[in-house]
Amino acid sequence: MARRTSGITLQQIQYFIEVAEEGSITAAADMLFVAQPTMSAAMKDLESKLGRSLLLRSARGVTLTTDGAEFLGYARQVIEQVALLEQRYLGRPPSRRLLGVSTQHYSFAVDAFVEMVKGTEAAEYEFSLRETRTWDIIEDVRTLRSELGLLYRNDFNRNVIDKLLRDSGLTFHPLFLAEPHIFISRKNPLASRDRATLADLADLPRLTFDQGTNNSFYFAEEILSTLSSKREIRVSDRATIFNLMIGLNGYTISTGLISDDLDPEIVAVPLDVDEHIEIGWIGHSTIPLTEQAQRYLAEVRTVVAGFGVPLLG
Amino acid sequence: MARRTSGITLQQIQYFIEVAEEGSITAAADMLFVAQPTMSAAMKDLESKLGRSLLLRSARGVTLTTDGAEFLGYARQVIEQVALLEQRYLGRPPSRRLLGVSTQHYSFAVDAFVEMVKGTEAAEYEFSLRETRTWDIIEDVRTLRSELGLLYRNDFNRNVIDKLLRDSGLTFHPLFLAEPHIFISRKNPLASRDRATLADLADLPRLTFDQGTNNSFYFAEEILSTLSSKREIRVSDRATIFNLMIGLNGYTISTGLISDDLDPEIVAVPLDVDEHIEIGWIGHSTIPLTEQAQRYLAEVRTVVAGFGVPLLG
DNA sequence: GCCGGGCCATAGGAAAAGGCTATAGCAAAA
DNA sequence: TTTTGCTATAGCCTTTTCCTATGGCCCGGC
Repeated sequence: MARRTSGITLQQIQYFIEVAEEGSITAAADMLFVAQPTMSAAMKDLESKLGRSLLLRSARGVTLTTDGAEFLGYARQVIEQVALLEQRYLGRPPSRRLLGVSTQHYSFAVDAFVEMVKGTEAAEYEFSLRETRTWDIIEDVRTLRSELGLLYRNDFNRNVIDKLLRDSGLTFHPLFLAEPHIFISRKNPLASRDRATLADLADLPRLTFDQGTNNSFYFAEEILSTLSSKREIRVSDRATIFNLMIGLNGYTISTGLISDDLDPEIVAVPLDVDEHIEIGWIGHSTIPLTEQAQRYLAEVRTVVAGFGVPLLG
Repeated sequence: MARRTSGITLQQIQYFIEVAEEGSITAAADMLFVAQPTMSAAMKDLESKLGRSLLLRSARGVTLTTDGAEFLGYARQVIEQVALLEQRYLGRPPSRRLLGVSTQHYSFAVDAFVEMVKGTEAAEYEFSLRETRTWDIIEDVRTLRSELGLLYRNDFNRNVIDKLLRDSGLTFHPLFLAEPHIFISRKNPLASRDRATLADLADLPRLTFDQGTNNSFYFAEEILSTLSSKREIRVSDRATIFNLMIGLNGYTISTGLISDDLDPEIVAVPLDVDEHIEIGWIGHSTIPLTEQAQRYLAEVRTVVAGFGVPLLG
């Protein structure tokens, strides 16, 4: 029988550590609730598999050989990793987490989330919705903190985002194309205009979402992030950005998708630029979506379709 | 039956990794030379032990669940540690290494080593003698590269050395007390003196053993390392230090133990200071010495007794 | 100097785990 | 619809693992 595995078992390693720490086969056997001959045999088997003597037997117990002391180090490393695994998976019940979503600051993502939760039958559940920085979205999905992420991609950040996703084993799935709009206060003179141009914005404070230490242009949530602006304000909260639109007469560039129940003081005006915003979701390439995630994406499509935006895919 | 161990086996973890990488139970079974139902059962058992579903079965193979993808990370960590252990212990024959010794630069340590090897019956053997820095001696013994180390301790470095040894699980065993001597060229005017004083040395180059990056006074091989000297030369080799005694008329402070077959141009002269040099060996507290190590220490005691130095312990 | 207790090793049998073959069930591709 | 290529189940056998009982050895106490 051709075996690839070494034949050393976790149990033997655990037994050995206990024996080494107790300095006694009998004591270790007692500690681990096995018979002494079992422990004795396990040690013998381990030594024979390694082809080395690990223990010096005497009438007062056992002591480590040089090889044994060295092996103990490696053994502890292995068990440490196993302990990590076990404390993560054993003992605690399977998580009730049905879905985690990380997203850029889009109100449609929230609206869809609300609908998805409303449609959930389960008596007990655990959902999470994290509106956060672009880099953290990718990180959340990569580490499975979230099952999917929502972000935009365009010609400018495409290469950077795609490489990052590829290296993380993630895939971008386009959802829809949005036309760039500016979000401004209803009181702003531009609010009554059909369209706005970049020139119109020159003297207004530009509001952008803070991207923390990964403050590259490529991670900006807003298109045209490389254009300079005389007044620049970074915030981290969607409510805050609305406050600043009103209080400071600021603007931000986004998808224009704005739901009725949002702050009535905020309006979206199409921006005259030759750019599109491609919104999509990211997830692990090899992991199929759970049903719950599929339901969420369906809600996203429904919500977005309600704005008359052309869906992709 | 109360079991402490989780019941997860290394084999299951290895199997799971293979399944995850192949995306197929059948393929993984083939790769590892087991029957497909065996692999199927192993995965089922693993999932039941973890209380979570790791794989999504379909007619085209399996894909990971979210839990499965996360578990894969932990699983890889465990196997990585096991691989380290196996490549260290499996496949290669038990070492023929009978004894490794790390020591400060003492000719008596070499003399005893020679005698010990001469007295060895084995047709094949592997010995090592490393004359090295103080810090490396402790490190060698701690990591079991050497079974024992030889170094000196006195009132000055005692606290530092003892703490370092304690933290490493090592114990210092005194061997003997030596009187400080200076080693100088036979041509040096001091060579004919009965005793020398520190004042006599003021204008001579002081030769000390280089301690590398751990260049603390506490690790110096020579006593009185805190006294300043106008000319200071650090070397790493015992032959070199002798060359410099002759060529540069330098001196170093050591035990005075100097064997006949050493360079006849070097002489030792007692130094008038109120200090002693306590030489001892260090080893792991919990690991008993091998016979070979005991033989070496016996030779050390014999060699040293030949100089009329009072033994300790 | 002999006995008792503590320790590790061995023996033999029982239980459990893990392996195999054969086959069923199922879903996608042809 | 049929075929193909998966995974799951059933039944059986082999191997491993664990148990109890016992033996031998060394050390310390009497």
